[in-house]
Amino acid sequence: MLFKQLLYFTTVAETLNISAAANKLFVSQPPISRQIMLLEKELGVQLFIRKSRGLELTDPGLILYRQTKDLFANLDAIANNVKDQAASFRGTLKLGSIYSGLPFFDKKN
Amino acid sequence: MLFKQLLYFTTVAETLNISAAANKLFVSQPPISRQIMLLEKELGVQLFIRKSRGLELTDPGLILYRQTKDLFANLDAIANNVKDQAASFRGTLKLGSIYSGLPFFDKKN
DNA sequence: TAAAAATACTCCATAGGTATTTTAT
DNA sequence: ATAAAATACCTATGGAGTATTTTTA
Repeated sequence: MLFKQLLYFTTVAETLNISAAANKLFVSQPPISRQIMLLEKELGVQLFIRKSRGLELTDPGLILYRQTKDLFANLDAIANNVKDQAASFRGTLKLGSIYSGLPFFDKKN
Repeated sequence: MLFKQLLYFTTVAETLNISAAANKLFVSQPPISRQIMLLEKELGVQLFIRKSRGLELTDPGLILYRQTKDLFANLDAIANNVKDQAASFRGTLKLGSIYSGLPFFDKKN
C-alpha cells in the first residue's frame, strides 16, 4: 500500500508531528506511526529523527518529500487529463443541443 | 489501492489481454478484471473496449497509459534517489576502506 | 510529569483465489 | 466450440481502531 504511505509521509513531513498528521488525515495516530515505519523499512532509509517533541526530517526524508510532492501533482494531472479526455467526447455530443438555442455559451460541462 | 491498479492497468494495456496480464503479474485472472473495472469506475472513464478476443484501448485509456508509464518512471527515480542519498552516507564510510587498496575502483555499491 | 511515539491486540475491509458462467466469434 | 472476460463465493492478509506502555525533555 504505497500511495497511502506517501500521502501519510507528506503530511507528517509538513506537520513534523505524527499526532497532528493523524488529525489532518482523519485517522488515529498508530496507523501513521506504523505506515511511516513500514515505508522506512521498505526504502531501507530513515526518513525522520524522532524527538520527544515531534520529529525532524533526515536528508533522505527531505528528498523524498520534495519528489513526492511533484509525484502527487503529476498524479492529479493524470486523473484530470483522463477525465477531460472523456469529458471532451461528452462535450462534443452536447454541442449539438446547446447550439440550437445557445450559441457562444461556453460554460464547461 | 491505486498503485496496484495502475500497475495492473499498464500490464493489461501492454498485453491487451487480461489473462496474459494476469500471468505476467503472477495473479489469477479475476482480480485483474475487477481492478480494471474498479479503476474505470473510479475515474468515471472506460479505458478498454472488450472484444471477444482480448481488448482495445480507448482514447482516454491511451492517455492514461502514457502518463502512467511516466509516473512509474518518476516513482522509480524517487526510490532510487532516496536510497542513493542514504547510500552516499554509507558510501562515504566505505571510501576509506576501499581507498586503502583499490584506488579508482568506481563500481557502484 | 507531560507530550508524543511505539506496541499489543482485536476487528474488519477488501484484495485475491477457485469454480463457474457468460459472451462473442 | 473455443478463447477470454465476468460473476459468485470464500478466504485471508493487512490496515485501522482502542487501550496501553515507553520514551525523553
